[in-house]
Amino acid sequence: MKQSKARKSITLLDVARAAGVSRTTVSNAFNRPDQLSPEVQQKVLAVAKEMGYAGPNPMARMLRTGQTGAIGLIFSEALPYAFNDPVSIAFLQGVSKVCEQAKASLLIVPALDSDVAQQTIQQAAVDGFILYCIPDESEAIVRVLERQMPVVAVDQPVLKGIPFIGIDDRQAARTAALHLLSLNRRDLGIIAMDLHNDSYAGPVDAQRLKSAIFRNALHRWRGYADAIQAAGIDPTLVPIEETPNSHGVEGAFAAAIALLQRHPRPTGILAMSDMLALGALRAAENLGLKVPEDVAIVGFDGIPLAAQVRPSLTTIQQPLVEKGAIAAEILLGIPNKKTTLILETKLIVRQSSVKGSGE
Amino acid sequence: MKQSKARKSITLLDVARAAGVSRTTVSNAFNRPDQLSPEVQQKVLAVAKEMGYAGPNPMARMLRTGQTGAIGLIFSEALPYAFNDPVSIAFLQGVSKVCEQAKASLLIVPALDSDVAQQTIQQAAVDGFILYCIPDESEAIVRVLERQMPVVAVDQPVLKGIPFIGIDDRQAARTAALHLLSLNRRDLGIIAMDLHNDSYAGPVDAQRLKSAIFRNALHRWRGYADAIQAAGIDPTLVPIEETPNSHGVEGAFAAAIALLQRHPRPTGILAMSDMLALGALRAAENLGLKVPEDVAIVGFDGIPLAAQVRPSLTTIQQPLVEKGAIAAEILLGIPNKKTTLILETKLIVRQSSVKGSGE
DNA sequence: CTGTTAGCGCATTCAT
DNA sequence: ATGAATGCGCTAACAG
Repeated sequence: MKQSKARKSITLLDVARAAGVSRTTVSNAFNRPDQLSPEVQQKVLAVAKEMGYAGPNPMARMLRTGQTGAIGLIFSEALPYAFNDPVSIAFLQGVSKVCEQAKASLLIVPALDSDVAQQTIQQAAVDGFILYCIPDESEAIVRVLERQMPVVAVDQPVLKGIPFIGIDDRQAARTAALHLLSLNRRDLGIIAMDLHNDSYAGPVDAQRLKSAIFRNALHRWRGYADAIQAAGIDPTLVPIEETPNSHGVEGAFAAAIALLQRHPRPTGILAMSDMLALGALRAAENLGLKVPEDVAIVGFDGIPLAAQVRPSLTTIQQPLVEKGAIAAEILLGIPNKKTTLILETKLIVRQSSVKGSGE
Repeated sequence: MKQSKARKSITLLDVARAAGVSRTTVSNAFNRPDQLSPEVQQKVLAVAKEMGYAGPNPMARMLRTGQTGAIGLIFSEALPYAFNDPVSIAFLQGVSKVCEQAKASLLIVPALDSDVAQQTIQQAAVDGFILYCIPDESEAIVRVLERQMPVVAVDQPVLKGIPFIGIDDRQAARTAALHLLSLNRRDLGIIAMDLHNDSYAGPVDAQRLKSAIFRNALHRWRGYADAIQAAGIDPTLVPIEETPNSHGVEGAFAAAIALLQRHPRPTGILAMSDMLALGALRAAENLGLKVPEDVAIVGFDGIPLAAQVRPSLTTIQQPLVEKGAIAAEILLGIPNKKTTLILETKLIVRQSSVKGSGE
């Protein structure tokens, strides 16, 4: 009957008995090599290997130490879309770089709807969370805060007591709009990314704009509006077409077509992201319009692809990778040189707004 | 002195006492709503919320149940590079889609070198692992196998007893080479991705090729060689330039330049991935060569970008996203319709090999 | 429908 | 340098 127990997983104690030492010694052999003689350690490790013991059970160890060695990452969107977006991907690169250096793992936690969020966030074995672009009223935020562990927010939400990494979206967007206006493009059109969580695609009215739950999109609009107003144009008269991230470049294409078929036809398009601008580029091409002669286009984000398309894309560059790296560093308690967590942005002028410029 | 204990984290038992019920009842309130009366559940949950109790401690729960609700994913490369590669990204999309549906989290485990691998893999709290393109002798494989939990391998390694998802790289590569040969391109050049783990960039000799540790690259070369040989050409005379994934498109650019400056200049380039082919496209442009007239280029993988560049890229399309989805389904025990795990590939002819074709 | 009991496998005192 | 004892917080049997 003893044998029937053999299928149980093998533990520290089993190894200890087999090696003729105590549990402590085996534990030390794995975790604190300096606490025992090399010979003993060798032997214990050998016995362990022979028994097929892979090392201390991670769950038990976590329970005991209260540490998991992982950080949790929560996206606002469905994961496959997040992984489809060059901006999130760049962010992930930054996070993963730091995690790798710190030997920490990265737990991607699905939080699509409130039900899933409840389960997955509650059960995530992590030492802290990164909130990436999460709308303020999201259930996920409540769940994360409940966990009472270190949290950092990227782009959204802005919560007091919680480190925030982001950019000055409004100021940056203002710069983008000023650029077009300075080129004498006064008939503008705006392509917006998600303002709400409803995957709506189409024209945006004042009400929808005012109640926007995504901070980035809202602030970028405000920045555009600042510049437009300063140019003596009524910002509320500038048409906005929204297209959800999940509709990808095709959605942006459709939005741009809608914009470019208006009368008067816009001579400048402000796209709230480079992906959207890419769609606009194609739409212009599709309509036989020349960029930038007939219509100038300015993106936002500064994804690598923006420099490679033809015409190359004028954009607001933000430090995408660095954002992820800093977030991870803060969460992992790695001292980082950055004093401010509002990162710098920069207008990069390229061919989509000024012929022959840039690469 | 009782109070000094207050800073301890609050447990199921605390909630039970405060609510005047037993631990089981509280546990049930969270995990099995059907096991107690709605009123009691409401009350318990209310008390818990009031006390700031976020739900059962995940570590303790995992230890008890033996389940983590997460799967582990291991890449061969440094994480930032993995997140830079459209092929891995597409794979991730597939994995994440299924994880999201199954409410499972995804743990990205760094396994850069053997030391890190040991630690992180040993301590990963997961229910199973996906090995993605891991060279056969990798320490990571040993560590994962030790854990004695469900494993699936994607692309590499091929291990008996372990589900494998991949494609017939050799056959697919043969098709690519046949395509160029059928267009009467007999002076070929090959751009290879990593054959070894040493980030080498430069020409590849027979020895290096023979000892390659990355299965995909090796098999793709063999496929090319099959077709080349069948065309009456000595495959060992076809120049190969290797460039590591970590060098990105720039590396491919350099490799292609090297190839295109040879005499005789290749009239066809076989790139082992679309990213490499993209570099070749730029190199040709840079040298003032016309594609496909002066040099035809064929990629591999079928990443979305391949259809969008100009000239668009002829390539071997493989079901990148589906690969990830199937791997996750198998690991999570989700019955999937696929009977075979060697997925289909398809030659997509576009402008980089046949003028005016494709999009 | 509710409460009692018994570990899950480990790291960590404190002795020796 | 090593061993014995304790409890991390929880869930699953079982008994009421």
